[in-house]
Amino acid sequence: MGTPPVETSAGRDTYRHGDLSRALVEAGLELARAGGPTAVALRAATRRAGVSPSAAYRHFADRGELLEAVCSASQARVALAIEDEQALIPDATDALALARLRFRAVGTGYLHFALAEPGLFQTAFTASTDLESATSAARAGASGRTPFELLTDALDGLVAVGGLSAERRPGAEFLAWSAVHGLAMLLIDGPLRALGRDQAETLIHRVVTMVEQGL
Amino acid sequence: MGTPPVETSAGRDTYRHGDLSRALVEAGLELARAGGPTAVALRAATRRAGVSPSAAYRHFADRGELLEAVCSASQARVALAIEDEQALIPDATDALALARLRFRAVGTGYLHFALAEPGLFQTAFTASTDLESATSAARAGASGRTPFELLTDALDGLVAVGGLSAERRPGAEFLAWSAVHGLAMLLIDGPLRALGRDQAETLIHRVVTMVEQGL
DNA sequence: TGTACATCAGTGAACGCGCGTTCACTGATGTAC
DNA sequence: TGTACATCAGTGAACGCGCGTTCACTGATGTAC
Repeated sequence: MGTPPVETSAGRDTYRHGDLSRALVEAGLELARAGGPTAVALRAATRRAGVSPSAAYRHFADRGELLEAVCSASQARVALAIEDEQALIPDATDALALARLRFRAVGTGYLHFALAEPGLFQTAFTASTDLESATSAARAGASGRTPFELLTDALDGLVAVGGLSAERRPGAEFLAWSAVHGLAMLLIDGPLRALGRDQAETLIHRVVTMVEQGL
Repeated sequence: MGTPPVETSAGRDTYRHGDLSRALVEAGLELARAGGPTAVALRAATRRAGVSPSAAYRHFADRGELLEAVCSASQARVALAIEDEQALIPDATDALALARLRFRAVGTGYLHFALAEPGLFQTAFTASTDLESATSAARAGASGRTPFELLTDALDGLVAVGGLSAERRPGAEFLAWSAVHGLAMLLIDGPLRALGRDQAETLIHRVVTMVEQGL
């Protein structure tokens, strides 16, 4: 009816929502967490935000635009996971070892995120926006870098200290990314999804090592 | 009404379909080809087979069972693609070179199939049956080997001729598979989907080489 | 400071869609006699 | 060889579901005077 809607889980206390756009993206993230990108539905998101379905159209042109926003937000979470992994590296290490550890942390952080949040991970990198999209800030972590930029940074760091020859540098990001991304998909969604935590961890270590040596 | 249905594109000429089970799997393959695993719907498949929706339940317990069959059939196509790639190898080569080429052909065939048939590829390896499912025959190519078995065969072949040390052999299939599978996903569905054919081919070659050296 | 008013974020009902699944049924087929 | 009959593959109508999207609307808010 015409009465102001009661406040919902989101803490709605005014007739106007206040920050519905953000609330819808957060609802979308929860849907993605539970069911991957296909689970991000406009109606479900508005339901979670305690708002009528059509309200979403004040903030997103269509379902695709909401999904894109959720996808960017998911990528930002991946970036944070990588940054967290890199933050664990002790700084009392020589430059070459440090560069190697920073590079490894990109892969390890990526894979740990995939295992911890499979739904968000798939949302981040399936049917996602292109690599050089203008709105890259939405996909960045605390350092302002997207997951892909963190990877290129780490490779540049390797080259800088002689851990990777300059002639092997071009395109190296795609080789590294492929190996790590493939393991993630096989572990999450594919034939390796039944693997135990320990075996997964062993594979993660081995794949990252293979990349380090294969580059 | 009660009149026998007219024959459809499938060449139906009797009241009973004859081989509806096979026809539904083939319809499912076409749906998967066009739209990936989520496009495999019971109603759409029966529509394509020129049959009423409920007819499917004479042959499959539910939608999941049909999807599983389509998934197995897709894996069989991948196996065929790998076998085709291996068949191109000239046999006038020494044993070590031959083993290496056979190994590379697994990756190359896998990736070429992914590029040629992205929908089927995704259906084959997304939410698929487990690795050691009893009905592996349905997922095999002409040689009776599944894609995964073709990979393990190639690795065993490498070990047999000294192309890979026995101690590095265990688990090697997952390292190789990860790299190749990841590139496939990035090229098909992910941020590399805009890449041109030539650049994709270059990446394919480089990833396979990285695996060869990184193992 | 108080009031009239334009803005525009959110409502709620409705649309048509395709989906999976169920049910009682029908009639072509192949078998038993 | 001819006929009665059981089988069971396929019918078609119906169910309830959630989806995306549209539309005319309402009423809280903030601004202009």
